[in-house]
Amino acid sequence: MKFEALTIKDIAKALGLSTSTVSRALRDSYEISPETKKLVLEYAQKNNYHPNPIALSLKERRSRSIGVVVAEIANSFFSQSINGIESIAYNNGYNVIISQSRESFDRELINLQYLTSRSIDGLIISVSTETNDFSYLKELHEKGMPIVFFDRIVDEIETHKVIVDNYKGAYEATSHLIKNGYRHIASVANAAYLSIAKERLGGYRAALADHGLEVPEAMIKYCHHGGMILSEVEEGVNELLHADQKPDAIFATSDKLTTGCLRILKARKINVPKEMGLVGFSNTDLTELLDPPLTIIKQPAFEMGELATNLLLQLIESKRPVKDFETKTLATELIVRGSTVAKNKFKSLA
Amino acid sequence: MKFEALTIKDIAKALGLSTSTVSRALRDSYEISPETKKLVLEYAQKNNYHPNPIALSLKERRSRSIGVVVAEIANSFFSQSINGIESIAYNNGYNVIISQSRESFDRELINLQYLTSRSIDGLIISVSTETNDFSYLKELHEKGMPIVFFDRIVDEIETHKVIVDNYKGAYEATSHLIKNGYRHIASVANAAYLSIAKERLGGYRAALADHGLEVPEAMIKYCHHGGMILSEVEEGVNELLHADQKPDAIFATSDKLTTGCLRILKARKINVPKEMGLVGFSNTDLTELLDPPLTIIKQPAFEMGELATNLLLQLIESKRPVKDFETKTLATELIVRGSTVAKNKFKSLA
DNA sequence: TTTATTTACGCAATCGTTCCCGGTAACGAT
DNA sequence: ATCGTTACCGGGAACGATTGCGTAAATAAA
Repeated sequence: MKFEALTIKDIAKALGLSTSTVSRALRDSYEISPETKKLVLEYAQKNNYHPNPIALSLKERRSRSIGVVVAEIANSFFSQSINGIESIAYNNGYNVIISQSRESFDRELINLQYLTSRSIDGLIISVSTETNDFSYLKELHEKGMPIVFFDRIVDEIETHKVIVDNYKGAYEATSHLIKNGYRHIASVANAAYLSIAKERLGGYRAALADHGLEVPEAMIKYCHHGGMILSEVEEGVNELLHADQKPDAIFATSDKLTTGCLRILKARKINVPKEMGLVGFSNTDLTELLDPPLTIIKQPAFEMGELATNLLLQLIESKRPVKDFETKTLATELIVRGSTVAKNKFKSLA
Repeated sequence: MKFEALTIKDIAKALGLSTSTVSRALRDSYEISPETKKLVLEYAQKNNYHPNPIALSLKERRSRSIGVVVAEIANSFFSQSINGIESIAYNNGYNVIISQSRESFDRELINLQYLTSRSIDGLIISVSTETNDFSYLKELHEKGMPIVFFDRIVDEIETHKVIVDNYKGAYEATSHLIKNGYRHIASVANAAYLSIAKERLGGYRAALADHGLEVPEAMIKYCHHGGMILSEVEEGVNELLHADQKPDAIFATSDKLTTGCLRILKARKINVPKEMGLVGFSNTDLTELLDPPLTIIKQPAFEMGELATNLLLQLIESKRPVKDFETKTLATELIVRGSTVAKNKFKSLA
C-alpha cells in the first residue's frame, strides 16, 4: 500500500553524505566536487529518485498546479480549450485541476472554494451562465490570486482575458442569414448579463439594423441555464413558434443552445432550413454530419486555451505584481452548411 | 502576488498559545479545555483559517489526489466517465488530475510518469488503443500503487476493474443487424489486443455464427489509432467497399470509429442504411440528430466512473493490502435508430 | 612559514502541520 | 505530608527538500 519513495535522506545515508550535499549535487551546484556529483547522480539515477513535489511545494510556497473552471467538460468548446490549457501547463511542469460549474453559480462557488483550499497557483475560468455576482472572484483577485478569464469574461475584474470577436462572429452569422433570404430572425441566447451573450446579441442586433430590419426584442429568448436544461430551450422555441410573427430563422449563441434548438425543431417536425433557418456558435465536430448539416460559428478553442495558460503562467511567475493587463481577441470562423440555405424557398426573394 | 494564508502558527501567536494546542483545538481533541477550543475556533473562523493541504500531504504522506488517464476528454464516453469520477472524488475530498493519451502509448507512458511524479494516491485508467506493453503499469502496481481499470482493461494485472458486458452488447447489435436483413456484416475495430476489441469482436463473431453466417475475418478492419486519425478509418472502409464481397453493414467498436465510419460513408455518398447499415458503440448525445440517426450501443459511462472511483478510494483507504479484487460488469443499452433500418430494401428478405 | 583564499562539505533553519513526549498544576486519597 | 490522577498545555521532532552560514582541509599568495 505504502509506495515508499526514495528520499534525499536515503541517498545521503547510503552514500555517507549530508542531505545538503546530496541536494546540491542533484541541482548541480558549483560547491560540489565533480566526483561527489557523479556519485550522487548515478545513485539517484539507478534507484529512480524523484524529488517529492509536495515537499517542494511546501518549501517554495507554490503548488505548481492551476485550477480551471468551466461549465462542463462534455462540451466540445471546453474540452478543446482544456486540451490547449493542458498542453501548455504540462510543458511547464504544472498540472491542471479541472472543475465544472454545470452552469450553476452555486457549484461554481463551491468549486472555486475547493480549488483555492487546494492552494492552486492560478486560475483560468469561464464563468457559468448563471453567474452575475462576482464578489468572490473579486476578493480572490484582490488577495493576489492570478486569474485569467476566457470565453465568458468578467468586465469588472481587471486581469488578462482571452475571447473571440463575438460581436463580429454574430454579425457575420446574422448577415449570412439575411443574405440567404431570412427576414424574421430570432435568437436563443444565454442569460443577458453574460459577456458572450451581450457581445453576440450586440452583433446580431447591429446586423439586423444595418440591413434595415427591426430588432425584435420579443424574439430574443434567454436561457438562464444555457441549454443545460433542455426544457428551457424547448420553452423558448415554443414561444417563438407561437408568436404573432413567427420567425423564419434562429441564431443561437452557444453550443448547447444550438444543438438544443435543432433537437426541438426536429421533434416538432419543423423543416430546417426551409421553415426555419438555424445558425449558432458551436465547436462540435459532428455538426457537419447532422441533419441538416449545421451552419456554425466556430471558436479557436484550443488556441484560446493555450493563450490563456501562457498569460496565466506569465502572471504566476512574474516577480512583481502585474499592472498591465491585456485582452486577447481571436477571430471566429463562419462555416456555412445546409441549415441556413433554403434554396427553393428563398432564391427568388434574395 | 503572494496570497499569504493564515497558519496555525499565526493563530498560536495571536492567542498566546502553542501550535500544538491550536492544532489540537482545531481537531477537537479531548485534551483541550472547552474555553480554549472556543477561543481558537472562533479566531480561526473569523480569520478564515484553512489548513494548508500541502503541509498536510507532506505530513500524512498522501496527496489526496487521484490520477486519471483516458484517451481524450473530448470524447463523450470519457467526459461522462470523468463526470462520474469527479463527483465521487470531490465528495470525498480528493481532487482529480486528468491526462490524455490521445491513443498513443508513448503519451500514455509520459502521462503516467508525470502523474506518479506528482505523487498521486491512486490511478484510474483506460489504456490507449496502442497499449500492449503493460510493464510500467505492472511495476507501478507491484510497488503498491492502487489502480482501477475501466473500459479498456488489462487482464494481466490483478486489481479492480469496471467494464460493461461488451460481448453481449456486440452480440445484440450484430443480431439486430441480422434481424434487419443485413447479411454481410463487416467490422471496424480497435487494435486486436485491446480488451474491448477482443470482447466486442467476440460478441460479433458469436452472433454471426449463431445465425449461421460465416465470420469473414477479412472483413474486420483494425484501426490502431482507434479513429484518432481519420485516414485510418477511411482506408479500412475503402478496403471494405472494394472487397470481392462488399459488406452491407458495418459494426464499429468505439465512439470515434462509429462516427468516423459515418463520416466516410457520407463523403462517399453511400446511403446509410440502404446501401450500408451502421451500428456502433457510442455515447455521443448527438447521435439521434445525425443523418441518419445512428443505432448505437451505449455504455453507462457516468456510473462506470462513479464505480471505479469508489473502488479506488476503497483501495486507497484500506489499512491492509487488498487481495480480493473484483471486476464489475455493467449492462449496455442498444438504441435502435435509422442507421440500421432499411425497410424498403430488406423487409421482404427478412 | 604565515596568512589569505578557495574548495567542498555539514549544520540547522525553514515551509505548515501533527503528535509523541513531557511537564505543571489542582485535587482527592492515603 | 505524600502520592496518584486527571486535566490541560508546550516543546520539539518529523514529513522531504532547499539554502544561508560556518568551517575544515587544501591550495595559493605573502
